[in-house]
Amino acid sequence: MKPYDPKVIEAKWVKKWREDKLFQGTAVKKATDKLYILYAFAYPSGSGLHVGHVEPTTALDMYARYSRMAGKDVFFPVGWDAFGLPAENYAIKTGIHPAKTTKDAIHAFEKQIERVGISYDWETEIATCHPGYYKWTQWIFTQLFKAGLAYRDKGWVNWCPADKTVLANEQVVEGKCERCGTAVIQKELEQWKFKITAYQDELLDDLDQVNWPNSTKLQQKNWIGRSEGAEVSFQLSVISSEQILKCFTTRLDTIEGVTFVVIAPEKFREMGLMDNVGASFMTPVQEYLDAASHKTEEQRRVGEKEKTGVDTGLTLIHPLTGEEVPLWIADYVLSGFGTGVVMGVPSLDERDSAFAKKFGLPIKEISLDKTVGQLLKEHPEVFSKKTNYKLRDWLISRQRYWGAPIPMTFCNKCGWQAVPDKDLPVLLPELEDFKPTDDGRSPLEKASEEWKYTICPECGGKAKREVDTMDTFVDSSWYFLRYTDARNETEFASKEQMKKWLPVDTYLIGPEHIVLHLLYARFFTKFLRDQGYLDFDEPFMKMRHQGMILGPDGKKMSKSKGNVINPDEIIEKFGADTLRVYEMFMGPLDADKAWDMGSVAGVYRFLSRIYSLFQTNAKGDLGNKGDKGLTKKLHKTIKKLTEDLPQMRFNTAIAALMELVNVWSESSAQHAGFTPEELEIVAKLLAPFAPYLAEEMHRGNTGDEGDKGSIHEQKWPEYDPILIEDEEVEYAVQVNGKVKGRFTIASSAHKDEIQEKALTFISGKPKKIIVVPRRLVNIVV
RNA sequence: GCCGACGUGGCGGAACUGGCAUACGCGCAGGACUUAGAAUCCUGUGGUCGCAAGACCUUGGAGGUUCAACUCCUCUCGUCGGCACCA
Repeated sequence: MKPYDPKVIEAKWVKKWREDKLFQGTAVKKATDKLYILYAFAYPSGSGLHVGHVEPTTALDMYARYSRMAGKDVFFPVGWDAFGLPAENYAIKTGIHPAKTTKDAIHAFEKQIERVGISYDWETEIATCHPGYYKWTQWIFTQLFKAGLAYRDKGWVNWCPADKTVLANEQVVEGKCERCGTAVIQKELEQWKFKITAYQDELLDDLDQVNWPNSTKLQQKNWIGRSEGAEVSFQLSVISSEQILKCFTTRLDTIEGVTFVVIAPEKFREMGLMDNVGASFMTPVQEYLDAASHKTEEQRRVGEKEKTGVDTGLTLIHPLTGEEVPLWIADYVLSGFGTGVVMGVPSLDERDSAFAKKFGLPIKEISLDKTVGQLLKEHPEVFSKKTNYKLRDWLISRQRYWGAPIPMTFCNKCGWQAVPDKDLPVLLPELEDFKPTDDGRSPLEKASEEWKYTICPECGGKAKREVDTMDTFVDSSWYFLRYTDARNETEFASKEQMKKWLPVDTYLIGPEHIVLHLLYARFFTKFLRDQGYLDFDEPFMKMRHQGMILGPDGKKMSKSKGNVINPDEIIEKFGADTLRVYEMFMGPLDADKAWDMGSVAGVYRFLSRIYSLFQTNAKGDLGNKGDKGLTKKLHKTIKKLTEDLPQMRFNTAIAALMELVNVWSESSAQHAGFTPEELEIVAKLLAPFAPYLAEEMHRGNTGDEGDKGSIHEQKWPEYDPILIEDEEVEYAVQVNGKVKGRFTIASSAHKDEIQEKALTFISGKPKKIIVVPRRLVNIVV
């Protein structure tokens, strides 16, 4: 008998599968019963495959392998979100071109993933840094520009002094750069933005169409932040001014209680209200405005404990009562949200109350006797219905090297022009110095004159290229479309190919992508649909999230904590099958789980036992005798796996397999076992989980001649519904809900018989008897 | 502050639609094999009391609904995640 040696077994089959191109070239195949399975676009980091990658990819691989065996046409592609800052930072530090480090990293990942036994279709592999890919990223940009959804906008933007790049508000985490952690400061720049807000209602409403976790939908909803309310017009009481301040409120019914109005510093400046400020207020107001303009969002947040503000000395006319209410400036009001003006109702709002108390503003108690509807109807000249959104347009310009160049040119005569389709892609020029310019402009500013200057497509004159590149979120907002037709040179993907596979049926992404990536990909889908390229509204029909794999200490894995588990080492020691089964056995897919080396060894033991039982059984030492009890367990296991696998409940499926092996082991000790046909079923059941071992069991002993083909191309077994029927059932007998005993009875037994038998456990007369078929009898006395 | 999750043995977890709580694995204890160890196999393993038969308790805590609650309801404590002067 051969010992279980995963190294030998796995090396043999990984080579065979590669030679046979198992599961390759699936995109062009017929898709009669299609299933598009997708794992989140991965960044090819230099540190290689992480156990945290193994979990979700293995989960989808098990699902894919099962689905193929169950007769589905499975499309399971892979690719790389290859542009990005880490490679660029590394290049700045070492001078090694990001294209090289990225390519090396991708090769390393490819090898590791193949070794884990992930059944990706590599023939549609893509990388966003490949010109054949970013040509279409640029093309989509030009389409958005032509549709008026890509536009220039000047304004205050988040500026990371370390990365020398602009960050979207949504990419600033706690006032710090999402990627490097440096405190973000404010800077004014001209940028390209995508008008995602054009789709805000649809992005909200279409969430009803998809099968996503509710908490994910809710987070998308909250991010878009639609709130129905009203706009209130306040007029400056200075006679010489016609200025109207509009403020948004969701509580128009509290209007009577307004005793002051607060305006954002930027808004105050923008409206030129300084001209109306009285002499005695000039100095403090000017000082406050100056201080506010130097504050970053981070500093404004720190000011949370103590609200600041300044009286402008100006008053506004209350639209309902005609009273004069003071206008204050405070930086807790943000100009980017709503109208940048807030009405203060200190009697009802806690924050307003705190502000009023601090600055001695009046507080007016009110009764809410008019509804919003009535107010809107009675005073249409000052109140109007308004819907406000939290969502802002998507700022995509980046002052970076390692990204797709924005395909735009600027001509003094014709302004901004999109690069014509025939001139795409605008190739990213080779540079030796990847740093931004000293004054913070894009690295591409340092490209050759030939690259930087071109001909204006409109007038034929001299035009300068845009030197900014695109946010990498742009690259990853359409990659799932490209997979269907990854080598197409004339379209981003043909309509036939997209119709065949899209939308994505099952998408697995980490919880970190719940808001931004999903929102952007959904926006692109809706835009391309409106341009006539797609015929569906939502890109990802069903979605699940994987949990985090924590270190053995229960904490997030990190180099500094020294709790990082390297998948290569696990494979070296126990094999890929053990790694796969262990990671799926740890717990439910969406939960965070801590690594446990002891349990890894337990899984290895489990697979070893299978291999040794298999060999004993296959040799015929058990006389190829069937075992009725074992057959029953086998069919029950088929049923359990057939239910668990489509739901991606791998931990309970593996537990069921372990139970089967325990029964098999007992049977083997009695010199009984599976018939050859049943043995083949066991290999099939094992195939999605431990693909190498299953293949070895299926065709390990056959030479090239008479090869039965791969286990992974076999049909998933069906259970016999009659075989799984038990002839006898055990009932628990409860008295007043507490278990007092149990009995066994024929499963065909009548209710009366069951009751009668249960009653022997008590003396006296019961008040009530409840019989739960096949489970228990509860006697109430 | 707001929103969303989640609390089950020593540990990871199971329990489907309200129906025997603790499946499966780890760990631990004892045993077999062995010169010894490793490996493997077998047995036991929620807690308390008890020689035992058994009794009582147990899903963060307190109540409630129900013949029956890990599951539903109310309150409460704790942990994690997301968002935030969002009007």
